[in-house]
Amino acid sequence: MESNTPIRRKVTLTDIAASTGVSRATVSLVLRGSPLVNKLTRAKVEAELRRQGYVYNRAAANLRRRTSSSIALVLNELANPFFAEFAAGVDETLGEAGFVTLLGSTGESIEREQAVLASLIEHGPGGIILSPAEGSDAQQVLATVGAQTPLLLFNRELGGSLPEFAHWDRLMLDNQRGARLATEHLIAQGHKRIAFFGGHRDSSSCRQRHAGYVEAMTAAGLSMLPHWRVETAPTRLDAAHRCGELFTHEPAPTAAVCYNDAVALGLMLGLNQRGLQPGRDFAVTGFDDVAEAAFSTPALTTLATGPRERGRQAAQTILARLRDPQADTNFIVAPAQLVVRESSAPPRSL
Amino acid sequence: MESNTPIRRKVTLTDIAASTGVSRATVSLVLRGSPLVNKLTRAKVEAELRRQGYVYNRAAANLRRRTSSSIALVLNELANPFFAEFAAGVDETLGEAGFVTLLGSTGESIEREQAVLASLIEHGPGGIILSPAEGSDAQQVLATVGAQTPLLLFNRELGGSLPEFAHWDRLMLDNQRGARLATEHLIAQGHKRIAFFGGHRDSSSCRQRHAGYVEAMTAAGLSMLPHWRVETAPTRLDAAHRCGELFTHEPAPTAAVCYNDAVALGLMLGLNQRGLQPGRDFAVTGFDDVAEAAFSTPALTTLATGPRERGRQAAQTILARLRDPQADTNFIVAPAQLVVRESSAPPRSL
DNA sequence: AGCTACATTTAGATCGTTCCAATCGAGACA
DNA sequence: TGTCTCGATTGGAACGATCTAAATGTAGCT
Repeated sequence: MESNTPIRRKVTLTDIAASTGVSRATVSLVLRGSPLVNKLTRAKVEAELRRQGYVYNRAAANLRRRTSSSIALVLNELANPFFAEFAAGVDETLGEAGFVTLLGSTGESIEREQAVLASLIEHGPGGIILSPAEGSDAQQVLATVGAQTPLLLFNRELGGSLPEFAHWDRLMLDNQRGARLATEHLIAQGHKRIAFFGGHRDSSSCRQRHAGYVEAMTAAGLSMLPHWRVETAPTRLDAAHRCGELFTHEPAPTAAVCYNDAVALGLMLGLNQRGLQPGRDFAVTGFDDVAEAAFSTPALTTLATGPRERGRQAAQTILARLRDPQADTNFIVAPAQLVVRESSAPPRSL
Repeated sequence: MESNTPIRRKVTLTDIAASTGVSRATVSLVLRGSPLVNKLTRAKVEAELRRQGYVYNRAAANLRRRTSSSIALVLNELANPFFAEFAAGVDETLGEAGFVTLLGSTGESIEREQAVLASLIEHGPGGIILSPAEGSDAQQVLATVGAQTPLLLFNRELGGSLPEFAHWDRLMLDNQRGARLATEHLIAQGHKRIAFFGGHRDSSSCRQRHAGYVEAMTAAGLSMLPHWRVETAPTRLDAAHRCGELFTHEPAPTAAVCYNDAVALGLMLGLNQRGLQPGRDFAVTGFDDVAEAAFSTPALTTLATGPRERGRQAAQTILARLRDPQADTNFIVAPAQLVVRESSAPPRSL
């Protein structure tokens, strides 16, 4: 039987129409489950669709209907578990809505971000979810994606200013409040000499978290010494190396609010190497609640941001934007939730 | 100026043709950098393209040319750092080749896998990279993706048998050899009573790793006791819980080859809780070399599989397949490299 | 029979691009 | 002048779907 030959050209709607003796239009109606078509015709056509192994060509349909069934997801660092979780959440929700995720990873490079955006936009996504690379600029992004395609900014703000007509939605984490909560928690535990450890000053999220720390310290009337602010790469390794800098001058801190979990885990490593037991001799908090945080020794007090849930939220927001392009722009600030574990015990002296 | 109005309908090749006074065909030639067009016309058209902010509609082009510029990437668990790295590698290489990644995450559910594949295939990807969900079946996958679209199987084999005409490429990890290396390493360290810890018997990768362990043990003339084989969920938590089962009977093992890093880290946690210091009182090896392995205490001896590099390799393989659909099917087994760290010290008694 | 109402079907244009074959203009050559 | 090349350009069909407006057939009613 020729019909069983495994290798054959793609079967189209026209093929089905021809072999059932109805018009292309009718087959199209069947495909879309229209109530207009007669029961018998529908059955006949559907049988033929199955028999020939027809697969719908969504690209052709989208062309004609001038619609899109995809959303671009552009991430500065997919390999980071936080973003991987986020991506999983995005894809989950988009999938449920019948959309497909166009992935792009920029590796924190502005040039690659431009290239990736330019390439993705040619595939005509209905919208874009962008977690920009550090230092990415609003004007540039606008120039390559244009003003037609809705964009949702995640996690970071763009540099430069945006023309007022480009109303982009934003979904940010409440970095400042999160760091404030952590600091307040340490203060409540009885700590008075609290450091802010890790991260780079030119990262917007680091600045926000530091601001939250300052806010809490100031409100509690506590002072902050210069050597209590240590900058590091946001990695475990660099954090471990720089641990010593906290103890170069007197008085040494008894606790540290860390930029994120990676840094916090690195700091705990460094403390161990100096003979200090984190969670007993020195309190530590992180940010992100990565999977590891619950399993480290001691378990890490940190701020949960629910990356998967944020992904779902991002997807829902951009889908809502597609439904109503004229609606007011969203500016969502997702709260970070303090998860208290063992690494943030009261100071030794108490 | 109307031309500066930010919101306007998409500008097409026809618009450019109209306002430069050349035909659509010529504009198309310019877009594709054909040497046929005159220098002056090219310059004129290119200027107009920029002026109107034209963006290429790749979907329309693909429709006409009957080509594709996307590859579907379907992963059983995107949130797992191993697969996130893999995805980053895939996307990197595909991007360089001008392809776009269609992402699909199945969350280890066969039903979702079917749905995701069905949805992605409608977008007409040139090929599919699939890391199947546990228990996924060849016949079913074939039924939904058809025989036209090349498929590359990654990481796991499919259940059931495949009709001979569907020649799918495969990229697998050398699980057996990896586990054998780890076991041999422990034996060389002087261990004689070595357990195989973690994983489920119905996972193909677990079976392969166990086989490698058995191979090394048998070759060394070492015997294996039943209670030295403990099954767990492939998670840290379950591994930590089940640690005790290794010590229910005499003689207890002095070392364990673990299914993967998560399990190994969990086992180390469990050992600590029993007052045994991993790397001194008991040797442990993992599999995967997750970021954390290098930083745990003690640092974990494990097998590096280079997920990012595997991603690049998978992308290259499927791209090669697109170029030559008739070429022999690839069956690549990527080696796993033993990374010796502190967790695999010689036994206490030596 | 003539008319309307209703359910079902359909021809043909269309989306934005590419491909093919044909055309055009200008210079070369006999 | 007429024919031939050759470089540059182009009209129109095509890709696989959808949409619109119109056609078709059947039945009911007067």
